[in-house]
Amino acid sequence: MSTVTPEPTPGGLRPLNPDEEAVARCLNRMIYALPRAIDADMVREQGLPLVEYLALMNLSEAPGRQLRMNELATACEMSLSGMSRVVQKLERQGFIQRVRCEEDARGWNALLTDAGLARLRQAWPAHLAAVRRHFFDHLVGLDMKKLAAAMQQIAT
Amino acid sequence: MSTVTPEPTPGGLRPLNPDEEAVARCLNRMIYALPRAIDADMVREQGLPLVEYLALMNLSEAPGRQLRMNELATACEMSLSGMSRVVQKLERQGFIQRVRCEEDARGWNALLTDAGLARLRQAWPAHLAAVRRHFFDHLVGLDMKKLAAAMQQIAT
DNA sequence: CATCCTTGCTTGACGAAGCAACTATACGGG
DNA sequence: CCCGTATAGTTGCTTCGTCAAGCAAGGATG
Repeated sequence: MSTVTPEPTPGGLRPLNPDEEAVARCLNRMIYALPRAIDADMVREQGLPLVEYLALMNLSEAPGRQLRMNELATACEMSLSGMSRVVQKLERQGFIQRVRCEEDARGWNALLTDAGLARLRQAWPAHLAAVRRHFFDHLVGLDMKKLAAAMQQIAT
Repeated sequence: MSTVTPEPTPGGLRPLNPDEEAVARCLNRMIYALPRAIDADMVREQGLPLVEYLALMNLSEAPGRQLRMNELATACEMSLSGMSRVVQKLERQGFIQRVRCEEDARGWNALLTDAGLARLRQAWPAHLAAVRRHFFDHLVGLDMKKLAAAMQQIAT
């Protein structure tokens, strides 16, 4: 942006200071590189894409091991239609079962099967390793408490 | 992951401590939400997808405002084929011109046109605002220098 | 209880991005 | 100088994810 920065800042937008600037540059790269790297590791080592892993994970933590499609989609940061397709795929593999929602017959619950839980347990170390390798291992010297607070905000 | 964590940790993999755990949870969400949010803002406010913005930005910083396809793809964290199509699109809009590489006739340089530079200048406040809104505004209390160092590592 | 609107989810169509196959050029060894 | 191999980029095909339309069920209003 150096060829652009000299422009007068429009709209009263405070420009980034040098440190923020450096962070922003990395952010641009990280935004694309990180999800791909973690997903690629999961696929290579476990044949389980990251979205599918996250779906299983979220279900495993839900009461009764089940969630409405809606909630699952939100938890996985996905559109409802996208999640619908992911669940179809996981159902075909036997990791999820779809059951009608009792309180509202329009709704469906995605229910984690025993096979799905087993799959999650099998895949979990690979995910942990990938997240360590691509993320935590580089965070030396950072205050984890503050970082956790900041990231909680970002993810909202 | 609470239903899974009690499992014995395989492969001598150190589990995450509670703070790391919290960070990891947010990371999972952030990985998907952040790029989509920033891209959506750019498209809404400027009609310019984030990848295209980054392509223009990287070119603007390159010597002679040009880069080999290869280098541009790497800079944007994209595959060569993907970048090929992005450049085609930007060329059709007149923001980029493709010129044969002088040292190597197999190669092509993507050259940022004056129109492209103008487009970049027009779009960058939106990008800055989006990055602020979705990222920096939540980073209160974090050491930017340390964060920059950490993120530089991650992006490698 | 008939009608109308809303809501939850699925499906069709489409765009974006990757891989693999292809084309064109470069370069090294006979 | 010619051939085989390596490299730069593009294109065909597939996959994935979104939006918009459709369908089925709930809920309100007369």
